[in-house]
Amino acid sequence: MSESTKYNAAEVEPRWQQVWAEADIYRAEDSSDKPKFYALEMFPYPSGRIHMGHVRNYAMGDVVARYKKAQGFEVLHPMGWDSFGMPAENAAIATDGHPKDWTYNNIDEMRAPMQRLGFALDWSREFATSDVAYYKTQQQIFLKFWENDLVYRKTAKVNWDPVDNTVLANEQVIDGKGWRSGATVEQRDMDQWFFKITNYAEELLEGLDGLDRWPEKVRTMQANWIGKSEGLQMRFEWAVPNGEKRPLVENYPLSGDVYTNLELDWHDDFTTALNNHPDGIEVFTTRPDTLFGASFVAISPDHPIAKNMFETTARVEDFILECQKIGTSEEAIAQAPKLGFDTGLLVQHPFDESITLPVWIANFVLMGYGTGAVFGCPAHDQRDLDFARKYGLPVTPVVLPEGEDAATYDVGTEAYTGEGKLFNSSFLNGLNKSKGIKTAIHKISEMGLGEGVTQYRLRDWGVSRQRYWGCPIPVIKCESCGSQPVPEDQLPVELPYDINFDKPGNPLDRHPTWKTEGVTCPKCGEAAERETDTLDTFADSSWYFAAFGGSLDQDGNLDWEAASKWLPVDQYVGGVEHAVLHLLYARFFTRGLRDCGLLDLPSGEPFAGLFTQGMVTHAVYTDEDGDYVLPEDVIEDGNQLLRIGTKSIVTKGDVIKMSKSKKNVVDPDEIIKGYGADVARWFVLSDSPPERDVEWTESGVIGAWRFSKKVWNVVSATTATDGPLSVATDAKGDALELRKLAHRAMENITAGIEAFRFNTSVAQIYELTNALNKYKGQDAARLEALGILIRAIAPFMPHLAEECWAKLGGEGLVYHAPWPEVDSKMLVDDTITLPLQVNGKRRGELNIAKDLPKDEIEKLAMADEGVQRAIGDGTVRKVIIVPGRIVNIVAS
RNA sequence: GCGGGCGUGGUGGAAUUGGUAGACACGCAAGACUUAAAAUCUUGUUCUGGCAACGGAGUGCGGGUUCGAUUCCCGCCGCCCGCACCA
Repeated sequence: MSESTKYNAAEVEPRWQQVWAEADIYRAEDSSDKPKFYALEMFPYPSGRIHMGHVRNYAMGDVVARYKKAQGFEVLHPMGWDSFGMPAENAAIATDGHPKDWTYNNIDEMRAPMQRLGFALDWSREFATSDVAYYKTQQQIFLKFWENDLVYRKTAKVNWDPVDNTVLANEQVIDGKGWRSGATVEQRDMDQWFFKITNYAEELLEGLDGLDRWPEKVRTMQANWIGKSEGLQMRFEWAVPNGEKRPLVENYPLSGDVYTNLELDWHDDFTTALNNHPDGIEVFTTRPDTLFGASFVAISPDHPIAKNMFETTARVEDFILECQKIGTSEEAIAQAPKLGFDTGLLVQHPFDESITLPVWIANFVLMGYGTGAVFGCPAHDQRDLDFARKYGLPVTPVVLPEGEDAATYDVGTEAYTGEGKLFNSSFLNGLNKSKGIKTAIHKISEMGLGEGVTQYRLRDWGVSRQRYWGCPIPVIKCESCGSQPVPEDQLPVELPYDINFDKPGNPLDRHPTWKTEGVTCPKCGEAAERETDTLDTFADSSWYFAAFGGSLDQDGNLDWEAASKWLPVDQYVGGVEHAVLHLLYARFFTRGLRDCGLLDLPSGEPFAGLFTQGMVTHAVYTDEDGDYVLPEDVIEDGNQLLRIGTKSIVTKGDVIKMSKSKKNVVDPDEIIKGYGADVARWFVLSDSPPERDVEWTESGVIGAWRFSKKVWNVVSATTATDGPLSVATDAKGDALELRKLAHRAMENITAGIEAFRFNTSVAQIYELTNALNKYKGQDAARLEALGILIRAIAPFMPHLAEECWAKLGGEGLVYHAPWPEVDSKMLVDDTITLPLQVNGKRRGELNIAKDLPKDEIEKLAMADEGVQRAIGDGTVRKVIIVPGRIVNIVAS
């Protein structure tokens, strides 16, 4: 083969990319008559480099986008940048630069390699979330949400880093210390803005049922996150004292210390509690059936009653401070030993006047869930049991498991939470769990002490961040009028460029003029201050898909009608790490936008189909000094690995997600240079199922590269010239076999793409290519099969497909070519191979006519040599013939 | 602790209404071409006995249902992921 006919990706790929760009073929038309298809991948953060994870993510979306285009859909497949966030600020601090310059330089650096990958993207709709036009629109949305009662302000606990002077997200707190400063993080109450996502708790939960093209896993995670539970909210009224002090539990361990001789002024505490909370203590429970097993009431250290006592009683203060020392990480809290403090207060049991229950402050009760107070039923709740055993509180079983005797039944160290008959429970005796719950709720309601309620674990979304590089919250704070929305005509509230990071904290807060100069209260006109907090960047990614649909321009114009037309996204592709936060926030946002009248999207669902792809992994290499070595710096020398340069022996370690810190990364741009974009794309889709991780290996890439050459060679070896849309209707013999194979392969390729099982489509493409490689004829059947092959490959390797299409004399671009139609007549064979089993083991096979009658089949089967040998002296008991499938002979 | 998922050759993985287990690829081995290498092509490759013909075993382990189970049911074991004192 001469040089000129070799496939040269480095020359071919840029050439076609230019053709595509000049013809503007990826522009999506809002007004098209065709059915719409919106394909979207989670947009990237502009870190400065694209990595293999991006390649895999966008390659998957691109397969779907191109496939749907070939099927006649008007496809929207856009790209943009999730460009606000902390890394830009950190980089600015580290390099003495500016977050904005850093961000936009990175975007420019990433766009080019992304375009070299040849994705079918409509770049005309590109934007970055840090564009003024984008965050101006986001400020409008914030104000709309405010108008519609979806935004509010309240004081809430936050993680405060006292060195960096900023709030940290939970993920940024590592072992109770700030991830950057290393300082011990404090819990601090701060004024924060919140989005009322809890308004939609029920709708967000119910909506999950309709998302049948979402992974089960993600739906379950969201359902758990929303955490609906039904139960009873009721109050325990104070047990009025008779002037006598109740004996307190005197000796109890508190982090190793033993406190004795408590000197609580019980009476003062009681008076305070009674005055501030005259009705008693509200609790929430899902097990009101176990009320007769209650032996105490526990309140959170953050409960208002505990806080009152914190003010008045030194011992309570000690205790609460002790609780706070445990740390803030969820895991630390979950594993912390149970701590309790007996307040001396008493409440009345609702069903039995003679019973009073002590009120404890307990560290395992969370203020953020329910009412921040519970009743403890040790026999039937593990936490309550641990607590009761530690502090010597009574344990009264009230649910009798089947087979146990009421007289002798006792829980040991394991609380019983299962089904059973109620006992020791007065009017509830004999009822089962659900009946008992209903009856107890009914009774409490009758008594006016409470009612059945539904609780959610989901909390409102705190969105205030003390950060510069984010969307400014469009609010003016006035001393006399409070927080006021920035008037519409004053938007955008633009970020000032002249800031500095020489001190920790938020540069907006100490900017010489931005906060106050010319800022007046929109209501009273007096001098006022800007809100200096910016919005959580998760807000940015909660509606960007609508901005693509509505073609947001640089003046901030957004066509909400067009956005409504494109939504929902038909196929969304991204990492499973966003299963809860991003994907839940976006579902909230679209509902908010709908209810504010901006989006016409009755379901409120932004993503009709979701696919969560696996990661790209690579082995980690370490040299003799224990330093990580880049894969490209490792060479094979005999049976050992060496580091280029130092010749240090290299050890191959675990195969894990590519990460810069472990240096187990391969730069996509280097692969594009060495093998071409098509090869990179093909490889990340070829071997592993899309939802699983794929290991990047040199040999795998070379395999993909060989395959691309093979396709080109098959095309180059073709001299027939009728074009790739040929149909060989009168093919016979080998030609007919090739046709059948091509159509069967096509059937499976389509099914693979539809089911997001690209690896199986790839296998079918291999098979078809191998068959074509062997096929010697230069006829219509060859051309037909080639036409099918090239169009099937086009979504995966578009450059190679375009080049082959042109070489075969295809009209126009393969991008515009229709998806191959499968001729169903080609899928059925006249003769079939029928496996023969004896007692379920394969003993032979039969080549017979497809519609041979059963009795004929049985005769032939019984005559088979292998079958006879297997039966031997045995007697045939039964012959099972499944037409077209199998024959099984039962013999003994 | 709760929830979800997964266990198939040397490796990645096929076999989605219970019907030939191992498609396709990687790797490996042998051969062809070549002075040689690379590239390419051909053949073989679950384990095991056998020169072969032909057998035996086999989808994490143990049971069950069935003419027939990777697939369905029960009980274990192991790994991964998510949530985690949510009352």
